[in-house]
Amino acid sequence: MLTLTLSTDQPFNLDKTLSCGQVFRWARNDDWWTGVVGNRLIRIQQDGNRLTWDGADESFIYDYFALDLDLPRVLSEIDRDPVIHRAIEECRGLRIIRQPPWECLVSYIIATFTNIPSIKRRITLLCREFGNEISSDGEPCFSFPTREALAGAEECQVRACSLGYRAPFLCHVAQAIQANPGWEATIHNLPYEEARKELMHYQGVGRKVADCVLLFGFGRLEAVPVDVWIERIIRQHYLMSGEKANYEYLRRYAQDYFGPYAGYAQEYLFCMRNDIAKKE
DNA sequence: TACCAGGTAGCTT
DNA sequence: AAGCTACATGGT
Repeated sequence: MLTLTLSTDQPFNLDKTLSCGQVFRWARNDDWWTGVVGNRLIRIQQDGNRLTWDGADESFIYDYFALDLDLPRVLSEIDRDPVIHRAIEECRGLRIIRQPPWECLVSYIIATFTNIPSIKRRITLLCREFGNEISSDGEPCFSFPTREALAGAEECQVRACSLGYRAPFLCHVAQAIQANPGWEATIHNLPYEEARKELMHYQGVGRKVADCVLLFGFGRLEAVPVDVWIERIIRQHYLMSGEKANYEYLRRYAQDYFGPYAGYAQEYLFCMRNDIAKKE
């Protein structure tokens, strides 16, 4: 068991960070969160400013949860109106996790046109089918499928993980990535707009998934994924009623309005969606 | 039963 | 370029 004492001027809220919907492989039992990242099975708990965990070394935890990021500065940058201000007050300490790009890409392709409980269920099925077992005590746990495992999978077997029409997309993406091992470096080295276009060449990756992968997998904190909730929030709280706005308009609006850390504003607003977005 | 969910691909205008 | 629509599945 390892521990880490968080500095008091760098807020971190483990519960908000793991429950806000950015990651899909963590579950909470009592005070402990259990999750799988890469080949690591991690158990972690927060008690005030003390973090206790096992399954990973300190440098991994520090980087995964972006504890090196100056969060107060980020939050003061995006704190531009009462709506986002309330989200900041409510969710302070939520940090955008640095997800492994491959896992992030596959996860957010699976996350299209569905709901969060279904996403979690489907990813669990996919890992059980194509991942490696990494623990036998208690209930079995499986690592995320590698590119090779998924590239070699039969489409019907992928489809059997309740993935529906997404199955061929996943097979296609796995094969394309396997054939292009340098994809991560390519994306890393491209400016935002071009990186986005590059990602959108993959089947199943449109504007929204590309923005999710850039934000959650490549640390592009200016990326603003616009899902149905963020669209409602922007329309209801930031635009004139009836103002014409497609995806690109909404995304650019948020980026211009919130600035270089607009992705953080997006995630704080998403976390508050049930309180500030009225359906209809 | 009908509607909705962290949208995308492919087609039409 | 911008606007439609089918799409698999499960939850409410």
